[in-house]
Amino acid sequence: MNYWLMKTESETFSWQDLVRDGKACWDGVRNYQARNNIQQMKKGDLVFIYHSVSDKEIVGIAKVSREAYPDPTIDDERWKAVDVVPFQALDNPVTLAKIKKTEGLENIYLLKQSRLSVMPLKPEEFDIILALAQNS
DNA sequence: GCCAACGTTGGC
DNA sequence: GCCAACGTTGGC
Repeated sequence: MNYWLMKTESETFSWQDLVRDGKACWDGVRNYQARNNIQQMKKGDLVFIYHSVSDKEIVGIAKVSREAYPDPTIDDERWKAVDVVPFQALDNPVTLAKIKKTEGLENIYLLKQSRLSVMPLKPEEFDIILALAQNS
């Protein structure tokens, strides 16, 4: 089991949209590093969904339901998409400010490489964020 | 192969 | 709205 974090602007596509639709094709990724991460996703992997720019918080957990396949929005084999389904909403969204202040999260890509849109999380990082979502 | 110019992302 | 960081493009 691997853990991931994916970013989206809620004005474009939000966690609420994912819940409403019951499923989403995560397409449109045009960055090689993000693409490489997408290709390593396995069915059943859990993915934090982060709303960038306006909300700046992690709002839910999705689950990979279909592994990488050619991005249907472009006629170019280089780019891949995955399908995800909603898994669990967070009781308390975990804000970027909170993440920055939390011990054990100082090295996550969200802080280190703020423009990467699909990133891996270590299991311990996933656990820390999950605990924040349940306690704070 | 280098690097300047440009476009985009995303935090502030 | 601004701007730093970063990725991509294209001329040389």
